[in-house]
Amino acid sequence: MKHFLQENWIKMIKMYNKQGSVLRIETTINNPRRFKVSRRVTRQGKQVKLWAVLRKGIADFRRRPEICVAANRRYLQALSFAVLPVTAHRTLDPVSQPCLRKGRRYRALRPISPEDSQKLLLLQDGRFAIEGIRNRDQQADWPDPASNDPGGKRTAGRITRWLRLLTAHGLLSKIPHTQCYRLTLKGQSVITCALRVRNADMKKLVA
DNA sequence: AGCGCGTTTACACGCTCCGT
DNA sequence: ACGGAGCGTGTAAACGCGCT
Repeated sequence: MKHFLQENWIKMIKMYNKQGSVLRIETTINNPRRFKVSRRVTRQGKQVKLWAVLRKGIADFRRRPEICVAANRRYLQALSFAVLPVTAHRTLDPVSQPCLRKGRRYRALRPISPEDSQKLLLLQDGRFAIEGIRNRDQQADWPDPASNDPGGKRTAGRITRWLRLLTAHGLLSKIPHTQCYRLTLKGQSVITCALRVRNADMKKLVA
């Protein structure tokens, strides 16, 4: 299985041998420019340390395994939630209440409603383990695009509000100095539980 | 380094629901 | 019927990332 984020991808490989099977996760970076490295650069004649674009040569070679290992870890973490031991109501009840963050009120989530669960499931895509969740990466698959929206601004606004709502509930965390969000452990477990409850409901309906 | 434009924020407005 | 709370949406403006 392979998840693409533009030129970069994360790949899951299952290897078989006589003892059993081994799962290997692999991250491939073809376009390093999408990542950052902390290094000294010259700005207006002065040496300053900042998060600069990752270069293609060997200069930033040390940073590459760090990025790949972090991506692999996030991906494995997401996989591990497929067998959550806790009961669903313990996970879903807290986020099904409105919450307050920085003096602002945020509505309750409805993780098992068709509207919210569809949007939550978008976040489970393995490609977001590579470098996080961006507004623009959500737009193509967004289930509720605004009508008469030539620049896509209204849809982007809807997605922003959705991401902010999830951040307020602790399902996402914003990566500082970027327009990227990352799924938290709480977010992983809420999505997994929501999916499990929804599938159980579907089975009941079919039965 | 500068600039374009995507993203975020703040505000106003309308709709729905609920209690009185 | 009325008012308030809660929520979602559109829009303009500010912000700042990222492309050249």
